[in-house]
Amino acid sequence: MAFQSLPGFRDFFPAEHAARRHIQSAWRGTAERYAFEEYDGPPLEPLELYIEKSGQEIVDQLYAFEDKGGRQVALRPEMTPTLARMVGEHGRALPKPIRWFSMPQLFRYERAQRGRLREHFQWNVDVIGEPDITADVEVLSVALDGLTALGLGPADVVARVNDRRLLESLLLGAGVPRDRLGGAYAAIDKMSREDAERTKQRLREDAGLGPDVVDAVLALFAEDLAGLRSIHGGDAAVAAEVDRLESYFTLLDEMGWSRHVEFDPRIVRGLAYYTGTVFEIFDRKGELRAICGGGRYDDLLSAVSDLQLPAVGFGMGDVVLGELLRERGLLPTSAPSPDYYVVTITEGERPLLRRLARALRGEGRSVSYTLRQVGVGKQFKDANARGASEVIVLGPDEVTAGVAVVRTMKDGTERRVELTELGA
RNA sequence: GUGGGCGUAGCUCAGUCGGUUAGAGCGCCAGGUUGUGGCCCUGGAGGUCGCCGGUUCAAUUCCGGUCGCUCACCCCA
Repeated sequence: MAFQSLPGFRDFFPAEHAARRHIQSAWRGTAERYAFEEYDGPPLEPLELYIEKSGQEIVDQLYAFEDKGGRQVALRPEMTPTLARMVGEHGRALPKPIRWFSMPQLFRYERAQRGRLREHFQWNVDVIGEPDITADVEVLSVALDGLTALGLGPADVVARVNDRRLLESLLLGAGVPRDRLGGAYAAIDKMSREDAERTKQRLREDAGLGPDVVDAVLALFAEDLAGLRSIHGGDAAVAAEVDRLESYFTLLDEMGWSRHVEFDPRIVRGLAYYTGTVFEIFDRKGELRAICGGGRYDDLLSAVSDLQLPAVGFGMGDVVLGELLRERGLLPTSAPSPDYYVVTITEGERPLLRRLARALRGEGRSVSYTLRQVGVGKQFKDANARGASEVIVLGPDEVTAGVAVVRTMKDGTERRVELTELGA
């Protein structure tokens, strides 16, 4: 009886692990170029941390159980509550704004399907302690540069952005009662995936809006930012929010992202704690689920700690992103190959092989060889199979002369190199 | 949770209108090749044909169930 991995969980064989590492290296490198610091927290947290902080959707899909001490615990389904807790603990002592990132493995209990597993790695980047829109810009810029580092440009991906404060002012202006906003958000969030009739139905039945209010709400989504200003600009609350979003776009443009970002009032995000700007990044063809989602959550820290700090951040998962990159041929398909492969003609050169290999490794080069002395042809076959760039041949003749033959595998050229030059 | 598709070698898949010993390509191992890889040639290992039951002289094949994978729906980090 052979074992299998659990449904929705992945094995990372060397080729797949190389792909994962490629993605994570790009994430880490990008975050560090933006001078963000890496942190991590426990994969297991008190269940309570997620109840009513993350939204019902996430709570329903928690990997939760009771531990041997009788505690209700959950595998983390997202990183933000952990981040909020950690910042709440030591945030007072940290210079503001806090610029942190993490690449946690997250879990959720749900039927696995394309682009959606029970486990994934998610790049989280957050700016905490800065209410200004410049922080929102910084965060979205990191996300887009992460994708850029992986070879995805404006022809491949697009960030659709919105602001819940704008949406709120528009909905209130359209006659939606304040206590029905949540239901309206849920219906709007689904708009781009459903037909107009279904949306209407949701606004009426789920959000409990009257027919004229529903029509007023639907009319909002026919407009771009300028249209919203000219029609609803008389509403001071709307005008202020349009101003803010416009400056958001201006700053993004200054950073060079004008071709990557679009206004989309239907972007709401499912999570309960977003309070301001929200965005999602999609593949341009619209074939896949969202690659990345984020936004501003100014009240979450006060909900899980006694600190009150505004915050903005995003999460980008490796699953959908990996699918897109694989489609575009932007992922490595094999593990890294050795720089050198050492071949010995006879057993007599093995002591030299061991010394030479260690010396080269001491200089940071990767070195492989057959562990036992076998035929020279076999050693070369193995060097080839493992993709070695260069083979160092040690034979009695060369060793006597204090040299080695170095063969470049891709074109078969050989040259003689002094052993001392190789570090042996 | 609902519905569809698929389970044959490590991988991708043929095949069997029910019949003796189940195949290919790739991969792996060995040899051709004891001072030179890729290409080529030869040989080899590797299968309870997902599992359980039924029908039958005979089931990998037909039927029922079950488990698993997968896609879609629901929902959405």
